[in-house]
Amino acid sequence: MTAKRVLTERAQALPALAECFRTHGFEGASLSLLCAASGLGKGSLYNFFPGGKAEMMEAVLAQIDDWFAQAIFAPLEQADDPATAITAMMAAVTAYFHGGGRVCLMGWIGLSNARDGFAGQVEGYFARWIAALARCLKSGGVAAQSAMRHAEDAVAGMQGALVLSRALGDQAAFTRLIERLRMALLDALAAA
Amino acid sequence: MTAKRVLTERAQALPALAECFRTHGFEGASLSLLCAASGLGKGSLYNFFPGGKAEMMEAVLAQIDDWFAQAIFAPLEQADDPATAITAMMAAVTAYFHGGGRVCLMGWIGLSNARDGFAGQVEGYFARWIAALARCLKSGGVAAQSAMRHAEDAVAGMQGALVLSRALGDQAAFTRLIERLRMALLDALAAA
DNA sequence: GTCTATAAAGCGATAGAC
DNA sequence: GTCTATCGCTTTATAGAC
Repeated sequence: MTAKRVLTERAQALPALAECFRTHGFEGASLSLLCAASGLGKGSLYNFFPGGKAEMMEAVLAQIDDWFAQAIFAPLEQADDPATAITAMMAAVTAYFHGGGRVCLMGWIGLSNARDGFAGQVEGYFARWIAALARCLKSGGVAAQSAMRHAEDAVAGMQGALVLSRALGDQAAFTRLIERLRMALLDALAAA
Repeated sequence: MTAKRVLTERAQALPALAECFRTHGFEGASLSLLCAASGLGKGSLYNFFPGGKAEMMEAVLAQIDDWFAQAIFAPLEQADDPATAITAMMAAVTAYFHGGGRVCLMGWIGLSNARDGFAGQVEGYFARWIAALARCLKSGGVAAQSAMRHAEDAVAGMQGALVLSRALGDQAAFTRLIERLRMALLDALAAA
């Protein structure tokens, strides 16, 4: 018999920690909450993350970036059919953010003071997203400058949709906004 | 001689408290920070705000709502020239948010857990903004449904511009996004 | 690798002197 | 109305038993 619970890799604890950070924010997620969310004691958490909360958040953001890289960014960059790729992106984003019910940790951290400690990760995430989307539009014949504008508008628009739908307590607003962002991108492709 | 400092109205402390909340968030703004920001001792703060931090935030949000009502919402609702009113709104918004260097407290609180305590104020703020903008567009001849869509897109887009420009550490992105939002609204008016 | 116990610091909030 | 001192609690982080 091994101990009660053995996690050979700290990565197994990351999803629960991520959800705790998403729910309470960086300052609001206390170690007690993070312990409760992950089912681990403080000793175990510090064994995996000697740097404490900051190292946990760093690892969480890294995993989020990895997930987006494979599920969102790569398909955009390698798209055969740009229009289909954009529709797939919006569907994936809607699923990931639970239709507006889940916060974007990257965007949230960017607003906060804790931003300074994770600025590189946050900036890289959004820069890659915009670049991947712009590349997809260009592959569909959209002029470089126009593609960059539309990509920037769309990524900002998705963040705005998350903020607004949560503020209004209205997830249907998220769906409406995302659908109109999708149409705007498809229109840009159609006009090219 | 009176005491060192006498504030006959608690409203005089609100701007400093607001800036402290904007910088550190609700959880992050400790009483020590709020004291330092306002130049008041804890005793004085509790004299003005017996309900503590929550009452301070409530008063701050109420003052923000008042400011927007007179500086942003009312001009939109009473506009003679919708296009001019929209351009004025974007200029006022850019000034208020320091060109992307200042966070929107309403949007931020909406993302956080503290939202539950201020949901009414946050929801009211955004609902009034969207309604005022839609009304302005309608007064310019835009169809009701289209006006509502464009208003929703624009308010979400402004929040997205704040999130994205902070995340990228690039205030120029805010300026670009706001300008394109302005053009989209003017186009909607021109098409009507 | 897991846990509990503990330390030191900071938190929100209150009491009371002036 | 202002301040300082203080309460009780929670926080992050560490130490050590198992």
